Amino acid sequence: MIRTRFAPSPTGYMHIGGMRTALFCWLWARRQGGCFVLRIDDTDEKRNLRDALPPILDAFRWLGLDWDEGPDVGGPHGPYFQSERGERYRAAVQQLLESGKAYRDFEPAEETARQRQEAERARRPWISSRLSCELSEREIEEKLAAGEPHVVRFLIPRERTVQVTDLVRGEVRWDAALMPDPVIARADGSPLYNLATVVDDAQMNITHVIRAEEHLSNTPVQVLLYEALGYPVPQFAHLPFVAAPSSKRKLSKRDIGRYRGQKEFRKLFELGDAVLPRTGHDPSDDRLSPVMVAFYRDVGFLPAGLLNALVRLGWSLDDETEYLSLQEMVNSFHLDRVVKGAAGFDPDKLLNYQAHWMSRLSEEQRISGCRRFLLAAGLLDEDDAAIAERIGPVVNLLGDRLRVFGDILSADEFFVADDAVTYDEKAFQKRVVAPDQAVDLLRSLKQRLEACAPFDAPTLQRLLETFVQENGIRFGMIAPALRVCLTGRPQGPDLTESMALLGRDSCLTRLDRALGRAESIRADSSVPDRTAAAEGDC
RNA sequence: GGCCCCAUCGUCUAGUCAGGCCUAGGACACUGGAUUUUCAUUCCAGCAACGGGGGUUCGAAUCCCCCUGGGGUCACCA
Repeated sequence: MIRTRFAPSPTGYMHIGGMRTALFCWLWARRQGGCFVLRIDDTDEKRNLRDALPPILDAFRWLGLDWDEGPDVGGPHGPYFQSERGERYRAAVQQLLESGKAYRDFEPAEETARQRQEAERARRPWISSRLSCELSEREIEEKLAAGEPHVVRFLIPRERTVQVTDLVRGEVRWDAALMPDPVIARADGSPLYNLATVVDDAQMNITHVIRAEEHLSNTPVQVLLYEALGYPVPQFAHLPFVAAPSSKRKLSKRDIGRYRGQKEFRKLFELGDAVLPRTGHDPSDDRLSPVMVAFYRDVGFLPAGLLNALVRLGWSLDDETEYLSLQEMVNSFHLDRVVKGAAGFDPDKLLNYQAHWMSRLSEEQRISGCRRFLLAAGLLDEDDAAIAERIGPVVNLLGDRLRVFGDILSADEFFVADDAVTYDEKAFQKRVVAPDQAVDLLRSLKQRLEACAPFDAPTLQRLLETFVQENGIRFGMIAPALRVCLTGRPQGPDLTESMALLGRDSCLTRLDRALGRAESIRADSSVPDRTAAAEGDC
């Protein structure tokens, strides 16, 4: 029975790279009909678990990655919090001490650090002095009785060569003679990562340790620990890390500030800036940056879109398959096909996967997704049936323009009051204010609209065509201007469909308002800039 | 610096283990065109890569060596 685990430390956020690692662990377990364990590495974390853990579990739940054992669900190998497993680590340390595979090191930390620096300066590898190993049993007992502080170090068998057959990297070997004796228990007796991980993975019967590449250098120590404790050594698979766009550097929370200015990340940050503030979130919160899973949820991505992007970072099914549902991933995932090189996270490609999965949604699914965002932005009054019923038609009208659910907010002209339309200033100037005939044309068109019946798209379309013909103008002279007046925007979905949706009353009211606005602007500007007049060709 | 890992279009990748089917395939991005009376879609076309040098071989992206470049890690963090 295959068992994999993901062991996050509670940090209060779920990193996109960590999520990819978790996805691969999960897929491997599911693919093999095994178990996926979630374990919380909260050794020595002073953080508040109650605040720091939920965001991580939420990320898993949102993406639909369930766990067979771990927080909330328990399991036969618990507890699943390292902070509750202290006894087991103490027992392991005791066992190593008694079998002579570890020793108490009384050397002051400063002294050890000094030796390390000296070795570094002399450009030679540093290994432990092992001075404390010279101590007689009596001396040790005396020091213990005197309460002298000490750590416990694992005694590296220096004659060994450690070799592992990594499932993605193949054979990797290390010379143990070059390895310092790692501390496995602090002065206060608490365990360190390498020890705790080995004890947990072994006791939880983890068969495949799938983790990010940065752990590769921990592997030899851990292998030696497995052996010293008499545990079977699991299989290892070290995944290449997720790199920042167009780079080979690890995607990092610390670099968020720099990412903000990068062109590769621009679309994502723009999306965040457009959606997050309007739905009660703070876009400057690092926990809601494109490096974190929560960002994608709160901006309106689909789990399928993010998942698809993540799985293709370092893995491919064959030479052509790009789009995979979670079920298809489960059916076809294999560690054999994980690549070795770091993969740069590509926002453009992510957007493309997202668009693909969005297009496969049913109308109802799209509507309910958008409703959440309209509600969160306060644009939807559930009591106003007329507005509520408008969501469906708007969503349909928007079509492919709706890439993420948050995009619905950029069509807010269909949900705001007629006197709350905000205008794209540049477009308003260019299409309505600057052209000499624009205002007169619009005024004349308004009269036709008043009489237009029925007020539906085909009729409006004919009306516009006739209007254009009669006035001997081009479509581009009137359509863009009309659009700006009605929606405030320079472009958007089909104009007459939009008008029909808005309804006659709204159209007329908005037209009036815009016309009044244009006139007062023209009156204000003593030197009208005619050169800016549109050679409208829309 | 020590140790370890990695190296195909701008990006994600196929091809490498079992050398010839590779004048290196797909996708995203980009560019041009068609459709759409705007935008978005859709369709067609184009651009574009085996880091360098030595071997081995009839033949190398694929095997070997060296170099270069990039990265990770070196805690009483995880």
